[in-house]
Amino acid sequence: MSSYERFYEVVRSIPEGRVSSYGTIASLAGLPGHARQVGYALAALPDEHDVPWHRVVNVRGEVSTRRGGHTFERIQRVLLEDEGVPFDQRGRVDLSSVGWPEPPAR
DNA sequence: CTAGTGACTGTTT
DNA sequence: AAAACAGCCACTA
Repeated sequence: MSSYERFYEVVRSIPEGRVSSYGTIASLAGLPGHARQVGYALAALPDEHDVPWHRVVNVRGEVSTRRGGHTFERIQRVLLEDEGVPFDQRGRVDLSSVGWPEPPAR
């Protein structure tokens, strides 16, 4: 089983209406310190999948910026808001209330 | 094999 | 609080 598959498994276990961070995903997958690889894995998602990638944000509660454009960022925000995840005025989610599995200490 | 790259993060300015 | 720095590590050319 590839490390990508392990990341995808963890992301699939994020409940609706909750979000997690890249670093958290890596740790839960048994690969602490591989946060960047989680982002890399999500960027390489195949066309057909059942991975709720939009529930993964960075540790600050922000939607991570892609190099290309802002298209996916807007989509991700809409998907989360549709699930009831609130964004503050700065465009960030409150990990202490919707973070999963636990609010990261910060 | 080396070098460049990136959906990251913790520490230090 | 925000930005710069510095580790991080798999993937690609």
